[in-house]
Amino acid sequence: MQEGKGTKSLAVALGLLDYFTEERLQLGLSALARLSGLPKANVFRHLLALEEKGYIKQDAATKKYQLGFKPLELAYLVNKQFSLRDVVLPYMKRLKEETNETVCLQVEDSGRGICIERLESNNRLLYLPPLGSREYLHAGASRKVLLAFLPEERIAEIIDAGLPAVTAKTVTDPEQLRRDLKLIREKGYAVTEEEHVEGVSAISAPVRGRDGKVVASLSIVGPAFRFNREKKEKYLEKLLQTVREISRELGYLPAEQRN
Amino acid sequence: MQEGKGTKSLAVALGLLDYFTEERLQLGLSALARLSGLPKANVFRHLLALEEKGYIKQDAATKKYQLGFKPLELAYLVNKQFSLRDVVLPYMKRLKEETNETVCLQVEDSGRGICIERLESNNRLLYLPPLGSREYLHAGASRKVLLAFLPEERIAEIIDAGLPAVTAKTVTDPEQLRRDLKLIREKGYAVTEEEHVEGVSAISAPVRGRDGKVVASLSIVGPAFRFNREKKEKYLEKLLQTVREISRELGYLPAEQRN
DNA sequence: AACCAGTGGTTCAATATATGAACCATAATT
DNA sequence: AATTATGGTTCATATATTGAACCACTGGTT
Repeated sequence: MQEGKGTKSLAVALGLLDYFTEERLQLGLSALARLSGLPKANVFRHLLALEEKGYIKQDAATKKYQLGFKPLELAYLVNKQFSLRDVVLPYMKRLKEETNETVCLQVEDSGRGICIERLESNNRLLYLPPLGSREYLHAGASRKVLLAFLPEERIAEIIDAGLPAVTAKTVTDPEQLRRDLKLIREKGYAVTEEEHVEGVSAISAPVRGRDGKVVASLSIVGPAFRFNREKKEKYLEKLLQTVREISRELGYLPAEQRN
Repeated sequence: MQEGKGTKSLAVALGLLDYFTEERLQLGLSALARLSGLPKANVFRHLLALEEKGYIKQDAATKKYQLGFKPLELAYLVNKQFSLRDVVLPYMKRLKEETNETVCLQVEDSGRGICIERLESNNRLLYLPPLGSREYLHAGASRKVLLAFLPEERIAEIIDAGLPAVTAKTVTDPEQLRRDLKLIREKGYAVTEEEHVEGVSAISAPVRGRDGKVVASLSIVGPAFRFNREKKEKYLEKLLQTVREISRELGYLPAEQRN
């Protein structure tokens, strides 16, 4: 038993699940063995166990494997853990109705931003972030807000890990990013353009929990051309009002409201 | 290596995840060891690996473990696999607006019914099925529809496995159930009252794929007292119309519509 | 303040267990 | 008919999992 703490075979087997992606929803035994570099027999036994537990499923027709329903079951519980989500949802609905742009709730997890809830714009052209995908914290308003309020040492870690350009406008310079984060902390919100997805603008603000710690970011996101100055100002006002209300409901009393 | 095909330690470790339930969202190391009957050291190593892979997460404050975000990520892909879901969603929306009751899409998987999509009623009092949970096929309209169109040998299997009473009104008599299923096949829909949840009525009909095989059930579900005769008839008509349209979009041509 | 019972976490020798090369049987391709 | 895929199987080997026992720590009881 070496590096990579914990049961090795377990890590290896779970690693197999990671080869299933949006582009490769189905994978054959041989393909998985090739991708993972593991012997077929080994992969096969892992697949058997994974199948028995409902994590994957063999397509009876093609004999190929695909993800099973178990993750759905677990994901349901994961959502339950976030009472946060329940509190926030009605506010998100209102915000979406007021702006008719996609509204998105993100949390930080192990140095990445994860969208745990989103309400899609009714516009024909809209931004729609995948639920659950893990995105870099240095690109895009929703995640920069999360990053800005992390403890300094974690910020340093993340910056040191490198700042890959996600789009042409992603901030890749550590100094620039640090300035951005400082500004976000001072102003209490982030506005970005095309840092994370080309043609997409976003406005984001932090949601604070009882102890004042930032527990999530709430964002209004949409096609850049719809975010003109006037709208940005309007949206920003509504967003800030909303996160204030949410934070209050979560038990956070901002300084200026304390007696 | 004995019964329970596949990598044993993997099955064991994944089994640990099953101890997390709606009531027990957080579990400590000792608790998990106790519940599973495994030695702590063993559980601990599994937890380490699961944590590394994002399936669980240790709450820094309580030191207890809870589910991580990985399942969310996988669940997203699972949903992708169901282009079904995308096709059906707009129809579900319409149905929900027309009825203002919860509308729910279920599929069969390994002898259980799984809700893969639902739109909640706007009513203050509403039925809300958990996404992803695995329910008996013999109780409730949504699942009886799925059961009714399974191959005979699978129906036999499921009946032989036993028909536990989920509520006082669950059909537990094999003969009665077989009659019910026959009726569902003949009429093309199921109407049930309090078979699955006390005080809840449901109307359900099968969605058919290109080859005519039933791929899902679509249901209107809500408090029994709101489902009077008049409404049932109205809902049923709308539901049948909807599943016809969906099945058509999925490429299914009913006999009477073929040239 | 000493105790106890609980917790999360660690150690290490024994052996049960996962491993992987080589092997089928079958189905497409060539 | 030969070739090269595929999913699946076998079996000896030794590695990686196992579990009893042990820490260090915390919070509650007496």
